[in-house]
Amino acid sequence: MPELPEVETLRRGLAKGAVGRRIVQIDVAIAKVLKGQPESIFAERLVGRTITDANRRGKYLILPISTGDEAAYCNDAEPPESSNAVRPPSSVSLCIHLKMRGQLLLEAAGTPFGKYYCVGLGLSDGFELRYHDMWTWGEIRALRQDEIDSLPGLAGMGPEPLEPDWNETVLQRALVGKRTAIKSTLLDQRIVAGIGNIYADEALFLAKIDPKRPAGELTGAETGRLAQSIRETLLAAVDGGGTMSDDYMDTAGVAGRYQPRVYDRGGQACPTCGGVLSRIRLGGRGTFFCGSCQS
DNA sequence: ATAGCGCCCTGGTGGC
DNA sequence: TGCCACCAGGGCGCTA
Repeated sequence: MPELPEVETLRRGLAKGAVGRRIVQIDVAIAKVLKGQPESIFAERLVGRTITDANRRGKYLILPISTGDEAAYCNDAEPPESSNAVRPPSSVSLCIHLKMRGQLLLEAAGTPFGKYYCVGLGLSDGFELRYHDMWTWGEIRALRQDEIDSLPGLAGMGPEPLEPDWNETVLQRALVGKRTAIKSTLLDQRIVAGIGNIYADEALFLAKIDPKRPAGELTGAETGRLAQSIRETLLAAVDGGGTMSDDYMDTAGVAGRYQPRVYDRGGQACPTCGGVLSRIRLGGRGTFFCGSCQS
């Protein structure tokens, strides 16, 4: 369930609480979330190195890790001349996708482990970056740049909707000829990055568009409203630190404050017209909308 | 090419 | 009250 606003909130927490810290040790309690990466490689690429930045791409968190060469330079006045020629340092990043139930927390070492604790990174300031995942669907790995570039999800990922160059023209081009329902199309990360079930429903409600409409049949005016609504919705949710939900908290354990207008509100009153909000299944996903406002 | 489905997993829920 | 079948869902891989 963490979508762009939740992941962005986590990114900001990490920028404050993890960037600049050295990883002094790792602990892998549930190896499954390494998604096949050997624990030895995970450790080798992280321990003793520094988290140098906190980036987000769609719903991925990407934390660049120092090469480790700086330690050699500190200890030895004279680094080997040939080192550059032989092998440029391969850049590594900590790559995290929370999928449905992943959580990232920065907790003081010694804080009792949560029930779904999977992986912990001990940091040089005495805190631990802890990955929790009730369903173990998520993933946390230390990947080289070439490995990141070949991740299918990242390689084909569409544009970031909060970047200044994303607009209705870009969206319109991506929707041309699509006969899939617009709701399902918005969930396709190749069309726009970072939108999940909550914000797809929220943006379509704000734009007054029926989620079942074939994506390629939206009028120019509707696509314009949709692009605007996507940005407004995501910005409001980022501003609120993510959606209020039992399943989501930021790196400090604080819940989100954004309250969806229609998501998970089937049977309740439409905040615009007072009619009853509908709940249907669309492309296998629970979909909430107002049949009166969105037609 | 593309759409639809099953899979991964476990807590919560509704029915009996 | 207790048990159990069933449901939710992001992204990937397979099938038609």
